[in-house]
Amino acid sequence: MGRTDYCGRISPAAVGATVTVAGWVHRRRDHGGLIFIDLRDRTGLVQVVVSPDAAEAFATADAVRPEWVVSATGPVAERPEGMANPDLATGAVEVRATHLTVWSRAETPPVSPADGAAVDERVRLKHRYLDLRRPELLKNFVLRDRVVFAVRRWMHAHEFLDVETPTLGRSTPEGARDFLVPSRLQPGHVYALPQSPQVWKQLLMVGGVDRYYQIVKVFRDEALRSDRQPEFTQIDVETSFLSQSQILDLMEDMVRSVFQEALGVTLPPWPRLTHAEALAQYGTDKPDLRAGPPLVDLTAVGQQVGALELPEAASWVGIVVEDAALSRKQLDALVEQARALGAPGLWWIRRTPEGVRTNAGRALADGGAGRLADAAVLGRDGLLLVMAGPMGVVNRHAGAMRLAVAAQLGRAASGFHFLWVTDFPLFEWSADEDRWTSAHHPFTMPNPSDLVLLATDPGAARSQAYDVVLNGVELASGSLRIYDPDLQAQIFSVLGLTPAETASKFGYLLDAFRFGPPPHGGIAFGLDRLVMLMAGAESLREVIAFPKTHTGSDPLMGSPAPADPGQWAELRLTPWGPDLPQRSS
RNA sequence: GGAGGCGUGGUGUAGCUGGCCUAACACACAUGCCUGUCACGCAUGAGAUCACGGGUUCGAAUCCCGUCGCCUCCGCCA
Repeated sequence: MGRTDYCGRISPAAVGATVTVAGWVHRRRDHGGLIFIDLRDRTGLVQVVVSPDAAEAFATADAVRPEWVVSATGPVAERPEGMANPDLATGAVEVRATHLTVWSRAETPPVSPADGAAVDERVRLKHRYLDLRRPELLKNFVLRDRVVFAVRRWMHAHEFLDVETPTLGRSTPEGARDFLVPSRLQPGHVYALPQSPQVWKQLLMVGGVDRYYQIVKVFRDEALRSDRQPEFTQIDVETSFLSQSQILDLMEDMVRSVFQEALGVTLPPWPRLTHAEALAQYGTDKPDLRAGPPLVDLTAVGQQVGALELPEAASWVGIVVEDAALSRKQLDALVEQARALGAPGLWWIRRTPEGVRTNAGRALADGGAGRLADAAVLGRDGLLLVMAGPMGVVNRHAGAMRLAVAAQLGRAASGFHFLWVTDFPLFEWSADEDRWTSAHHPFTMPNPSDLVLLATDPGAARSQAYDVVLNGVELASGSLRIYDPDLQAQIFSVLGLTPAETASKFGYLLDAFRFGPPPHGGIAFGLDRLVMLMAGAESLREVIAFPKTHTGSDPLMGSPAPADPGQWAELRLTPWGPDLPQRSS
């Protein structure tokens, strides 16, 4: 074999040298008396020219087809006058092959790495190895490697220890549905794959590790989306003896260093918003800061000018869009979208040289539209969207409309806009289960000043939990943890876990906390999402080498697959159910 | 658990208000010609039981029902 150089790295400096390049035939252009082969490897393309002077190589080049694996040996030459290709990194040079060797042939590929055309997802996944040859896809994995390397470099420099935790663990209540693994040695018992190494990393803190991180696969058996896979990778972090603001500063520094190293992008400091502020200003706990200014609270003026249709509206919210060139048709579409969200409606108010124009009509008192525009400090040619209704719900709807307007305007496209969201509520009420559930997870430390609320008003208690949000996507989530067994028991009790259940399911953790647990806290980043956003990709599938489909299957290996009767027997299990799924292919 | 979209040669699509479809177009593929192309060009050709099953009809890619698969969204995802 004996490759000497990567295709994409042949440069004018190599002119005159004899090289051997190897890879896949990207394209072949046969001129009868002269054959050009674009040869592709991980680094890119280089043009190989084969002339009839090299008779044997020429005969080989004549037979070669796309995606065959070949190597070419010959001198690097500058291309003739006027023949350079400025669109190709190696476009100034070419390899004049004296020898050409075929190492593998290829059938006509169902996914053409040279075309890069949109191909059906199941075809791409079934032949993922062909899809991966596409330079557009491969570059995502180059980036992913750079990100992981930058993370590890930073972690090592800051004395974080990479400690592995088990993949076979124990199912816990709360949170996502677990993937279960039946035990053969202990029939009827199961392991659970981790939703996160949460408890393990807390036990590592009790074990004195002090600073832990792990780039680790985690598993959640929930419905999938373009940004959710059943197994995904976290950058999992835990520290001892640090305050919340120290942890936030550290993690922000880590991400900043990763962006600098992997992407050459310098991030500004991240804004910090409390959960309550995020809801008030953006109507969501994961604001997209690219989508224009915050919402404006118009409740005071709104209640004065009144809405004949909504006399009892407790909350009025405005979305200010400066310089909005939206047509009447687009405005109508926005009103429709608002209705689709379940909002009673949407009023637009526009300042024009001729005065204020609005679709609110007689719903507002005379001059009401103008007063709302004044209150929102609406500039010339500005557009104000107003929504009114019950407290809370209005903000959520307005937050969604804020994004809809940005999408309509084609804004919110570029840049990396991070922020911290802090002070999440400790609990959320689950109507389904008729009980309090943890907003983050049951080990989250309450805000010390809200401890009294645990017994009286759990819904009002804030936690010391925080999220990292990037461009409207939840990228990381973390908290300070409880390390007092009594407090932990109190939280379990609010969650409706009986002492017996607690002892059975979390006894090991409460035990550990009896032996000197340090104050600790941490965070977990979604690595796949991070790389997806850094790569500008639309789906997690673009940054995972062998992803699952929307229904959790892998068309390449054909998983999940039925188990043999013998395998079921060993596990002492029987597939059960009215009708097990039929398979078509 | 729910809603929507899609499934036609290797790939991407058209056809889908039933008969003109013996299924069209582009790319890819095969054969031939061509010594400076780079999405090379030119000519000729092969390749599809229209996802699967059932139904309606004289007649189904087209209409109806079901199944499977893929995508997107809501619920869900501590």
